[in-house]
Amino acid sequence: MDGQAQDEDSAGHAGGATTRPTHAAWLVEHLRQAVLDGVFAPGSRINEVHLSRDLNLSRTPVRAALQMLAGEGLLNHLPNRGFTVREVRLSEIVEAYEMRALAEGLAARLAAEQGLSDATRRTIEEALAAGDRALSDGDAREERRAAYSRTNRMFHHAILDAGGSQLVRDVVRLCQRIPQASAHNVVAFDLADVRRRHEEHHAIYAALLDRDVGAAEALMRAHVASVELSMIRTLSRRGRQG
Amino acid sequence: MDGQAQDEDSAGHAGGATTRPTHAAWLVEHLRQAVLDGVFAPGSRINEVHLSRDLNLSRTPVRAALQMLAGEGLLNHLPNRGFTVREVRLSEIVEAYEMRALAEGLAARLAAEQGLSDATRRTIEEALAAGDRALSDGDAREERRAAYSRTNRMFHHAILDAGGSQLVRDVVRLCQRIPQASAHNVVAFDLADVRRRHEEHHAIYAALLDRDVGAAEALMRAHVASVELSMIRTLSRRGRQG
DNA sequence: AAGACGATAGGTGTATACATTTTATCGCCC
DNA sequence: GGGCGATAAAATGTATACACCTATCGTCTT
Repeated sequence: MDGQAQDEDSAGHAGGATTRPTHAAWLVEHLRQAVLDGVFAPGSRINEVHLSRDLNLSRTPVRAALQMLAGEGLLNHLPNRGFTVREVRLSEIVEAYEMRALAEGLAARLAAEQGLSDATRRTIEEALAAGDRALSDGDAREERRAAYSRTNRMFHHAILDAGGSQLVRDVVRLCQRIPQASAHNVVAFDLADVRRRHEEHHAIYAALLDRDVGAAEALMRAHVASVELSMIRTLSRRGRQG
Repeated sequence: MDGQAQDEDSAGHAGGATTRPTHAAWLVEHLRQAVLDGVFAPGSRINEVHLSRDLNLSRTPVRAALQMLAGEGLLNHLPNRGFTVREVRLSEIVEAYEMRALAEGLAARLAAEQGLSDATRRTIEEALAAGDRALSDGDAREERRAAYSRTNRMFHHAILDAGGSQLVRDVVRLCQRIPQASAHNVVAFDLADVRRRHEEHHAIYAALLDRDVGAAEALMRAHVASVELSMIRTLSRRGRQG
């Protein structure tokens, strides 16, 4: 749901005439989301002809998109046998969170080292305030969840940007790109857990303001690890029930 | 240098009839290495027509390769403006090492948790023995460096495989894929440093055998960080001299 | 002379045609 | 009835054609 900056358009850099994305670029977004949402069975082959017909396009832009996704690692490619959806063991989902905890921790450390720009500060404060509101209001659960999900993304995104490292951003992207494990499908945690983690957001922000490098990294690591825990609980509960 | 398993051929999985790679797949390897070696100027546009002519191919396989590399993040793509070589700030090289230290540390931890298979044990012991030989022999410097470089790769690769996480491997790949910073061009360290790091290899292996999870992770992190230090020294020395 | 406008050449995006390889089908033999 | 091989169907890899976009250069206007 963040559109991803593989083609430098989607993220509208404020200003003016963003060139209209090409068919292939649009398809990359579309297909990536489809794979992450588990629309295609893991390991299944993707038929270029069928896909092209369904989309009213020729094979050329479809292949272009598939090739990019293969480069991202979401699809595998075998010569003369086309593209298949990457299969992912359950353990990889856990490992992804551990890796992500390290990566986001590093981002927090870098952000603390460099200090936050005014713009970043505003963004984070906005995210925190929106989170406060979303969690205090007593309204509908689903709506609240969606609202908080947005502020959560905003917070993490802001810190990744503040860290400034393209590489770290790429790593986090990689960790979130596990087929069939799109956070959307899984994040339905206890309200108490969400509240606690929101408090952690506040603590992380405080550490960043203090330029407390060690605390920023440690807190962020623990924070993501806590998300991992909730995730594991949810997964195993589902596993038991079917 | 490691061929990279984006198309699942290159890495010969032991056994039998590996299907001959397609032109595009071969091009991916070729162009990736070219970009990493800095053959193309950073930020420069890549002209599909010229490249096709030089390679005696049509634009189709060339584009296929470029799209995959764009997916990997080595190239950027702008609609109607084609592919450009990703530019990388110097700070990113450092960040790449920090990220890699965390990733390989995680791999070591996972390997320690799971324990080493007999095959892995053999591979690592072979790498360590070969390293011992390469560092004790008194022969030509360049040859020794190349020999040790191989054993070094073998060691790290074995542990990544032992960790078993595709994701962690991908992250390490990502960290090594910094255009113009191919390790090859830079690794020319003091013999004393290399000897010390080889000792660290031994220590890491011992921790893995002990199933000492914490030590394995910590030692590996420190080990990669030490490489980072040597790298920084080399870079700044070069920076000073020209 | 500086800047706006338009023509033109070059480059990319997409469609289509064809070659090669893989996969499925059918018939045959055991 | 089941396995094996030839053949046909389908799918992928590559080449080529063309439409559209971009960029550059020259011209014209002010």
